[in-house]
Amino acid sequence: MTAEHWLEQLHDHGYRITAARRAVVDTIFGATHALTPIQVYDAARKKYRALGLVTVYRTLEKLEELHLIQRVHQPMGCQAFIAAGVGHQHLLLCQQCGQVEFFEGDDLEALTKSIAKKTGYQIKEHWLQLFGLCANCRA
Amino acid sequence: MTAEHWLEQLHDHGYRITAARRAVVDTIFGATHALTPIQVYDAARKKYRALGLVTVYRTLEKLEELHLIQRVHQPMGCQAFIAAGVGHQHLLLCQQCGQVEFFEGDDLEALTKSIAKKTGYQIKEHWLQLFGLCANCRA
DNA sequence: TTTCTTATTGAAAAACGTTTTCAATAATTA
DNA sequence: TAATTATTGAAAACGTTTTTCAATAAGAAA
Ligand SMILES: [Mn+2]
Ligand SMILES: [Mn+2]
Ligand SMILES: [Zn+2]
Ligand SMILES: [Zn+2]
Repeated sequence: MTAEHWLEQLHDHGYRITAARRAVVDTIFGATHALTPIQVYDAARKKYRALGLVTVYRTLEKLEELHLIQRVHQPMGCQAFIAAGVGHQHLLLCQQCGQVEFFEGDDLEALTKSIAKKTGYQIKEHWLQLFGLCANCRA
Repeated sequence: MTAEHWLEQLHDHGYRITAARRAVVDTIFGATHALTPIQVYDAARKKYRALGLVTVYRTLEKLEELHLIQRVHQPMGCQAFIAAGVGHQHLLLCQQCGQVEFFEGDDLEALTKSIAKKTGYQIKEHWLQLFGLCANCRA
């Protein structure tokens, strides 16, 4: 999965490849921190000066729609985005520096079955997120 | 835990008991759905007509500060609040009607240990939320 | 390539949710 | 009861997101 592949994906869904979209994609692809629209704007403008903030919003919307990025919910706010994980993955966030990683291998089946029985709910999805200190920030 | 107890809590922390605060507390206490500030405003105004939206924001702020309510994060938005769970609990939400329940008894220790080892993170907290259909909405 | 169609653009304005300001009011204390 | 001061709602300010719109540029067709 490369930034060029994101552009292909956009193209395959009938969207045009533009300098503005390239700048946004290049900025958010491979970022190790979740970025807010303004942060994307500031960073992407270094690659493409004429970029408008509106276009950032519109591009993020499309990338989210294609599941190439996903929103990151945090205590501070829920307006940040990061490259989406592939398959079933969850986020691990550093409370100090904001670094974001994915992990997999959670097994919540026993739990969800037990809760379903107890509550009468049919459970369809789950959100799981871990917070802590990354190796760097622990030191 | 009663609505009157929330008011006591406010009072014990040096806040005054007012008609506006009573209306907000009565509205959000015991609600089965997470409520946004505007929803609280609309509902609470039926009990206290002169209530201002600003006071709703300010009261929610204080109730959250005292851990009497907590923010509910959802795909649709993250501006809603509900009476906080006691102890270590997590949310279970109905995707159809929005009903909110708490559950406990999740055991993520094996998982967090494994992820800590794998990633070098020191894991401090976790967010877990289940989504599904409540008994009513299944039918 | 050149032409044509139309999706995309950025600027400006509008809309939106939230916070700040402020003078009047009302809850608590003395 | 009088004095103090936290709280109030209205209005204004604020930051973010969305809408509007005419100009532009990407991609298709020739
Ligand atoms: Mn999972
Ligand atoms: Mn837990
Ligand atoms: Zn870190
Ligand atoms: Zn339901």
